[in-house]
Amino acid sequence: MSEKELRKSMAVFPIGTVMKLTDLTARQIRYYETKDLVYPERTEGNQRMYSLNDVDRFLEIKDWLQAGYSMVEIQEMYQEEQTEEVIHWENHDLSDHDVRRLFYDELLSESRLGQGNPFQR
DNA sequence: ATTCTAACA
DNA sequence: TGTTAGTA
Repeated sequence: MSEKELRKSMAVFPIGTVMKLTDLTARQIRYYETKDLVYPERTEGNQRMYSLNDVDRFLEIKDWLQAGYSMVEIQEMYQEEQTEEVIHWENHDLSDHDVRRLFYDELLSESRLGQGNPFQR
């Protein structure tokens, strides 16, 4: 991972700052966390700390919501992302060639599903 | 002053 | 989702 990406994933702002940056209420910000849309870190005092990537994600969520998607649909979009990451980690010991093949198979099964994808509304 | 969890006239 | 109570 590049240094830029690392910085973007550093948890540095408290919920109050995220509220100002996203125009979301603290309630919504915490609610989306229960939907596994973000995983903020916690300080010793149990206070949530968000990263630049988290802020971006909240803004994205707002866009999907305004576009008419439901919470569950949005939840599923990111759920697939997470699944890919998990596969990536679990196969950390596999060769680059094997990983590429796994992704290729993934893409194939997706195109077979064709129209049924949540991104085409 | 801020944030957190839990709960609901 | 809002809001409020009692904390840390």
